Amino acid sequence: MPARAITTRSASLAHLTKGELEAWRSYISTTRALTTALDLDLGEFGISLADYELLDGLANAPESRMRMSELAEIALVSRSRLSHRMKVLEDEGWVARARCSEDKRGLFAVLTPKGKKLVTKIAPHYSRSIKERMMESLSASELAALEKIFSKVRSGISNEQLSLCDK
Amino acid sequence: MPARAITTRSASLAHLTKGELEAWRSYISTTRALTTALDLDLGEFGISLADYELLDGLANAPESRMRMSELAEIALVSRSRLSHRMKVLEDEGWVARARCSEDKRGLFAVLTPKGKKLVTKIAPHYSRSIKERMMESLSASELAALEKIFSKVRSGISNEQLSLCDK
DNA sequence: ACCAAGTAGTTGAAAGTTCAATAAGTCGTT
DNA sequence: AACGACTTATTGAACTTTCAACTACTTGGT
Repeated sequence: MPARAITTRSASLAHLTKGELEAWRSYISTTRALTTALDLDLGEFGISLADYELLDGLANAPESRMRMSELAEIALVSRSRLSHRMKVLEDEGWVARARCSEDKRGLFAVLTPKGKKLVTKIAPHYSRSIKERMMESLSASELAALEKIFSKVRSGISNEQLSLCDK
Repeated sequence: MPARAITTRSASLAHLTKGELEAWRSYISTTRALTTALDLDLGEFGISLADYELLDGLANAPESRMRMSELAEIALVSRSRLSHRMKVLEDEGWVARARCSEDKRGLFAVLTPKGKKLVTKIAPHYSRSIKERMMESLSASELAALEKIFSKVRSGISNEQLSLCDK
């Protein structure tokens, strides 16, 4: 019996060890369940997770305003996607677009008073969801490990590329 | 200076401690960068990450066949989404649908020889991507922690609900 | 044997996302 | 001041996903 056949098991995932494959599957399936759950939680307030993150991003900016491209970057969405979503959020009355005088190509995305009110209302529920569905399952050291693991992985990826496509 | 104001910082994410918020952000942004990167890697072979996962799921099943609903479940997609994707994958000649004699409502999703060939070709690259972009940044203990953390979180969620909607 | 309730899978339309092309503005060079 | 190269943001079309309704079949109770 050849010794080197021991660590790999599935023909279609050859390079990964059994432990790596298990970790990967655990991570991916949980991540999907988690985002589905958060999306459902926010659904009660009539907004999707993705849209809420845009509003929250704006709410945390000085003056509740931010250049479109900056918002796209911090919310990790493509520019065209942001443009399309902004139209919807604008129709809901949560945001507005304001011309930028320093750079006439540019626009500010601005949270309206109605949008601010919505974020204020939802934010505690959003935090609560994250806390309940993820954080409360973890010990302090696991929490620290979580942060460390993903910041390490992030730097590994960033080196190569991390732009959100659309090009 | 009131002591209880210390651990929270952002008004809109009140219930989370600073550490929790940092871990959350690190996790979310890395996860997006990671899936974007994997999707780009697979793009070179003319398939998306989501579609590849369906083929890979089938490839790992006995006889390379599986009931539609079972495939939907292991691949974590809704039934209607699976139906729509199967049509596309069928048009590419990678899968076929076969009637199920035990249950006449049911169908098997089957990997065709062409589909098998594709998975065989791509699988090592897929594993390599996961390894390079995630696993190689982690120590053995971090790998173990990763698995543990997400299986814990998963059970926390499952208790409440985990069905992939579509209803 | 029949019926009600439930399950498997599909469908079309609506909603969301990506992709490539475009308009408009900036910036550095000549 | 005019050119070319780059950046900001939007657009429409193509594609993907979700949602609700539907067909066809199974199952359990009477």
